[in-house]
Amino acid sequence: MTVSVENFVKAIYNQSKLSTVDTRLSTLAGILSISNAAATDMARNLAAKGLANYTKYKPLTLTTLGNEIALNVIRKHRLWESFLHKTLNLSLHEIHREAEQLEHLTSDFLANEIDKYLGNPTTDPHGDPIPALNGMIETDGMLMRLSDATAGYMYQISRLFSSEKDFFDFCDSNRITIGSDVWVEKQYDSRKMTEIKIEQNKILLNEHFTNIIYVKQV
Amino acid sequence: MTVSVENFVKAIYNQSKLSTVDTRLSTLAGILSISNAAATDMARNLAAKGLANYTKYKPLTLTTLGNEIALNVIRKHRLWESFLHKTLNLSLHEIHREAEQLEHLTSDFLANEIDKYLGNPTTDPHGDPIPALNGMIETDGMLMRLSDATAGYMYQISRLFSSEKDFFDFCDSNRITIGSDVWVEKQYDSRKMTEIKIEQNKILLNEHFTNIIYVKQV
DNA sequence: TTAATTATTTAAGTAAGCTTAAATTTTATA
DNA sequence: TATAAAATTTAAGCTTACTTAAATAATTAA
Repeated sequence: MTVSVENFVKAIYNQSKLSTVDTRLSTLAGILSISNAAATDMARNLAAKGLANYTKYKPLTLTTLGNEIALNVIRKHRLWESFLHKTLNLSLHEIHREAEQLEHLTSDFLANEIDKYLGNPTTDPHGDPIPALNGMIETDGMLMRLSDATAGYMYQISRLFSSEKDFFDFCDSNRITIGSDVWVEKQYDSRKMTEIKIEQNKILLNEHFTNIIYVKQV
Repeated sequence: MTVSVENFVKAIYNQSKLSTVDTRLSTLAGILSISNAAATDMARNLAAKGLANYTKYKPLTLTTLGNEIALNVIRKHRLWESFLHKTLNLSLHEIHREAEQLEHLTSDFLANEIDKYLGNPTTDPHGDPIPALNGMIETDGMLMRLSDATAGYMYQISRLFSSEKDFFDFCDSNRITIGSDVWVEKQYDSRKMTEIKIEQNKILLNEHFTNIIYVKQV
């Protein structure tokens, strides 16, 4: 598998896991910063390799094999993030940026050694689940989006699902870190905003952020 | 720089450092397992990029810039070897195999973080010198090939300069490890063989091995 | 339901990095 | 030093992964 193929398959996987399941070629092309024509090429390419189901003018879906490959790349990505966080103490954004590259040239052997070293973790430092060797992925059923949390309750921040530096910088400067407690003050449902209190600081978050911050009740 | 370009430049560098300086295109093609025609293509490519000096039918040499790029890749390679050895305790062959891939997708930032973590080491677990950021490479003037050692003296094994599994397996099973002492029993100069004693075991080595085992007198 | 808009595909072309086969140059040898 | 052998280059072609521009299909809105 080439870097391009791996990234394409990963993009399909990620899109298919979002609430807005959108695996249209133009969307994928946008994510990967390539032209629509290139995405069409790649769709045919993946179909020929048996990684995706492709019908002209239809959204792409992964085959079982395509899914396995996506999970394997994501596994390597998240193991690298965990490893670099633990050993080099890099930030959430830095580990993502480096793992994004390393994931493509990592042997299964090395991934397993890292996994052993870390004690077979189930989540990475962002709280994202790490797929097991067999493709199993453990998702905590208690997790919900901060946008779905109920006002007047205490939650624990459990997942920061993003790859954007801006978001992580915001989290850093507002003490939004995995494991810390957050009080949900008020849900402005109509405005899609959430007011939270974290370490005495009141913060008003819009949906862009409350959709990628996952919490669980404590 | 692409993986192909990096590997080509690295191959030129490595060849130019051997006693048998041989940077002919056919030799490089052989090392990289590509056709001579592909090597010619690449020679022109490198010349156009300002990385190599190329005259038709002549051996390739690196420009200053080409040298810097080779050293930067080698630096990343050896930092990875050191890092994987320290953290995951991988074998000499395993660290080489993995570093061979990782070196190409490693940012300067990450290399520097690994360097800091390791305490700015000057050699990797094979005893190979790690080039500094500025391209400086510290070579121990005391080092010599085992083939050049004098019979009747004690030496310390200081460098195992190879990337072949067979060689490392041989070293493992004969207690030939960096830092261990070796007694040079006899030099069979005409046969290009060396008899050594290591932990009571007598071993007869041919030039294939005595040229890549470096020692220094104790 | 037709027209306009948007999405997608097709067509043609580029660049990198390869291949094999043929031509040419260099080197070694008789 | 002529010639045979070896090394190198050129030529033609392939694949992957892209591009832009034009054509076509699907969707949306009047």
